[in-house]
Amino acid sequence: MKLYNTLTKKVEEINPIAPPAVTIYTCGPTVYDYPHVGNWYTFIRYDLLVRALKIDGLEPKWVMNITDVGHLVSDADEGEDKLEKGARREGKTAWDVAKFYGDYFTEGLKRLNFVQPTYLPKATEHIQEQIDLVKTLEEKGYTYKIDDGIYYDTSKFPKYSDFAQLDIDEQQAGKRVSFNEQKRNTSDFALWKFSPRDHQRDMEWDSPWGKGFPGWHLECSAMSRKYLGDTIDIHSGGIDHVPVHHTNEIAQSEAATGQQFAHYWMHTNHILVDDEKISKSLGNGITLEDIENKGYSLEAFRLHVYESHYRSQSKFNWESLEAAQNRLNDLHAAVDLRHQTNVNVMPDDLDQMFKSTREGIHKAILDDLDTPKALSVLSQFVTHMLSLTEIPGAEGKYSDGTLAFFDDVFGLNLANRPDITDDQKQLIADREKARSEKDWQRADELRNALEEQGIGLRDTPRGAIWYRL
RNA sequence: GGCGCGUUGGCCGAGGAGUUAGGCAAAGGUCUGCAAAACCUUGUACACGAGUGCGACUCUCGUACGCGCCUCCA
Repeated sequence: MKLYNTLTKKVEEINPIAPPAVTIYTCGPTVYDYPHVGNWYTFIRYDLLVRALKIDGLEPKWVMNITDVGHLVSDADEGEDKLEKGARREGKTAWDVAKFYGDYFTEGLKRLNFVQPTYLPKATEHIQEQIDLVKTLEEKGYTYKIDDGIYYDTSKFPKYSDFAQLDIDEQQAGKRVSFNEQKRNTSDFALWKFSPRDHQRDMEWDSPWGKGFPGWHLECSAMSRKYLGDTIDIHSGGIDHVPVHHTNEIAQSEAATGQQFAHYWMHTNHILVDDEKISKSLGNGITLEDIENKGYSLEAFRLHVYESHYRSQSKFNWESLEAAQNRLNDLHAAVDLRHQTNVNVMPDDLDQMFKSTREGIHKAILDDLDTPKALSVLSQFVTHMLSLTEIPGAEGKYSDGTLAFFDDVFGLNLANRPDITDDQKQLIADREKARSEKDWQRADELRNALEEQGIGLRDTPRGAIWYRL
């Protein structure tokens, strides 16, 4: 498959180091609060990447970390740890906060029907690996100590600014970020932070340099190495990570191992809500609960994510989610035809249509995850199916694996949608009988009864076709 | 202040120099016992100005507006 590689700025064919295995590391959430739709947007896109690699015949080994310590509120390497801040807000310990939101996140992966990552390592459970990595960097002469921690000397890593094409000096011109005056270079970052002298942190560990906690870039380097080795195939993350977090990861990992850290870098663009970036201060952090409370399904949300390309900045609003929900309902109606038994004639040309649909989607997804194109193909399929008045009896042509393929790609749970109950089928049969006897009152009663159960009917020349309301 | 990106019909959103993206919504129509659903049709979209092309919404330059990054961020 092809993917845009931030490293080379080109769309490239993915060639794993040891096919069919392909290793993927994804920068996961910092678990100090509820994730918002923007967070889920990006994670769904990494899930899609894994799905795409699978349908391309590869066997993904996917690591997504859970950051449960170490992110400071600002990157000035000062200030409060997010976990500690969240804990103070909620009157809990940082450990409680991490546990609560960590569990919430992994539960969310299930609710959104994610492919289960091979590993979901937590930063707090890999402190030793992180300390070891700092030791290695220390031995190789990349570190120095100042009063608040051990720092990475970016001037020792000549390629530092290459990845993000940073112009460090230029960037300094207008920015006003305070930083520790003892730092040798403004781009230097903390590997190990010392605990403050005046109070005890909820989360702190002993280390060769003193009690403290790991810097926030360290965990990704340490854990990707542990689970996936010195060089990984694909590293994914939000576009905002390019200039700082990923740049620092590369600096740490490549300095420590002497090997290239990742061959392919996938970055997802952000979504805007009300034409603005999502942030806490704007109060536009919509959650999964908000979506469900408004009557939309999480599958509709997933479909909505696919409606734009991962590399373009896209918009989220309720109207477009409504559109996705309607689109999903049509898709469900088309898929539910597999259970309809009122007629049993199947046009022969459907085989070809199913095949070309699968091929069209396959091609689009493997072409840099072109989901808008894939959905376009899928919609043509839906229109075709819904325009049929002669539909497959029972499993019909749907048993050819098309629905399973859709699920493999999109994760929308189409193949396992249940049939209606026997009682409901009887109601439909009774109504058909009433209609044939021109007992319209009886027919309408039965139709209303079905509607109350969430079943709608389309009367076609060949009989009634049901759909879920 | 520095760097970069974008501006597509009511909304979302692809695309690419000359051929319908797609979806949602809307209007008209077909079908129907009535509905509903479905299907069909329709809308003269490409911010503005100039330039280069036989031809530009698609390339170039400029203008306006918006956005992102440079600060934690998905």
